[in-house]
Amino acid sequence: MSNIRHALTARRADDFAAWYQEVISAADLAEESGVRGCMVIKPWGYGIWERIQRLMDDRIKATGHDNCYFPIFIPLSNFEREAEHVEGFAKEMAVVTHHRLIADENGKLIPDPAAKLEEPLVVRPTSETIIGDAMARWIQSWRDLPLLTNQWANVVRWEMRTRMFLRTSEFLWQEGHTAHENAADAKEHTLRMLEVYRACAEDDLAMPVIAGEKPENERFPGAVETWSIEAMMQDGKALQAGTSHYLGTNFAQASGIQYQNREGGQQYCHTTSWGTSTRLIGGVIMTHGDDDGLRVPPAIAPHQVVILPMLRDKPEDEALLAYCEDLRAAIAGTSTLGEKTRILLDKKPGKAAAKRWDWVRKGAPIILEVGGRDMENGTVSLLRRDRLWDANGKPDFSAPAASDATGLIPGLLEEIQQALYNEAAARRDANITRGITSLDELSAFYSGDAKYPGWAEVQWSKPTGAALDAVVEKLKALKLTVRNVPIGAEPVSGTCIFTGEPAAERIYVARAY
RNA sequence: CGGGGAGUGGCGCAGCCUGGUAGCGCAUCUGUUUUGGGAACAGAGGGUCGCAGGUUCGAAUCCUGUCUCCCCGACCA
Repeated sequence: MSNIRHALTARRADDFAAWYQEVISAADLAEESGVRGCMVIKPWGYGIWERIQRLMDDRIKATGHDNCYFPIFIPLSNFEREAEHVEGFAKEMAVVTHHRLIADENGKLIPDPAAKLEEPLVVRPTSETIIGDAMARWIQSWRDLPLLTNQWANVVRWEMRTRMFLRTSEFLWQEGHTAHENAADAKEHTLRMLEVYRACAEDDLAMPVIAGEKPENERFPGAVETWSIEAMMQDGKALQAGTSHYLGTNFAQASGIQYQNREGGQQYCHTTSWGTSTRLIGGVIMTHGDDDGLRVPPAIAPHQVVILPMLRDKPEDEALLAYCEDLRAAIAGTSTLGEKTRILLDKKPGKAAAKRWDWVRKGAPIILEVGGRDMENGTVSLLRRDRLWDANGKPDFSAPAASDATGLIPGLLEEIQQALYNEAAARRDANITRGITSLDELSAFYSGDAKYPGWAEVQWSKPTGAALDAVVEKLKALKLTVRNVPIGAEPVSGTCIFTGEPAAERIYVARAY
């Protein structure tokens, strides 16, 4: 057990933050860019993002949305229209003020004072206001509703503290924006998209989540309701992995999104917005990574199977490569999880045993090593990334017949997908504590030595305003936040652990990213 | 943005206190021997020490400023 020679030097149990950093560099996901809070996403990391994009986009289209693209620059006055929205984002805006550079007396380039913009442009932190403008133009009648749009874009939020994938100044995301006739339709849609996120997280990323409503203090600036999916990371912290907002008529009023109803009257639309981002990759790392690097769920793995021929720089390599190419073609013809199986024959020179560890760190779900003896025996040496080690601390190879590989691989990949989900779900369930009935108990629970205290499910009276602020302060002292009010929880009885009043609902509290 | 730490070949680090123009391990390249499991030996290449000023005959080393990263806080997807 302890004599396993792991592929990483950092250990999750010793230093989770250092481990997270090491996975990102060792798995070749991304690197620093030299620009504060911005990262270079490398091919393997971007390939994972493209997989997530594809699967999420399919789900968004399947629920009736069309993709659009809106400008990255938003006129300041346009952005200003919704008061709460401005207040929420003003502190983290990048602003464009000039459109030309000029050399100063020292030859240094500076913004040309003569080229100052009449009105500054803000770099979008989110696009409610500019899309609201378009909606106001596009919508005339109740027959135009619902209007269901989505865009894939980059956004910028000038964060004080950044972390690769989890919180970067620039990040990639999709933001859906919809307009509806009334509150009921819009609220229903808000929940429909939350369910899309739940399904994508659990079925595609193999990342179990809890879907629920955010408390008042955690709402998106300008929203009436904010819902989220929350995932538990291996250090017990919560990660908000997607949000869906019912915006009421706040943005409709700010942007003039009105329609003529069936009775001929003018009426404001009820709008929604919802988003998921490259943060999901951070979630995948902290859900599925282990002390040997990343483990990519097959559904989002750019390569699900990697073949490593054991080349020897000798003439017989040619026959081996031909054997591997046949194997590759045969497996490429199969289907996994409803798509063509994605397989790579890695012909890069080098010893297979050394290359193996690169792919282990990257987290390819299945590695097939093929040497001369396999060729003779008609077998392949198969390594599952989700179960790397045998009881003796050696890589746990199996040796199925090559002729069976096409029949075997798709099922194996689907099994790995499920196994990763099951492992994460079991860990989450084991780390949710129920039955805490007082603030003292909660305090004791989170002040103990337990390294991974996980989440607590408690009940509260759903305080608002100043009473909620008081609760938030108490939680803050324990570094805790209310994550959400889970959908479909059992009814409550008894009293609120914060106020002593009759309980109204269950909430999850946790430390969070 | 406050407190702390750090930036030296691709990666991880030493050198800095007590200035004298760089060193180790891994990786890379070449050769030889190996080879069914993260090869060994020999040789070689690669760094104006984050950047900009300053002190000095001389700066990785001392001083000032600045940028970036990490950890803790406040803020947030």
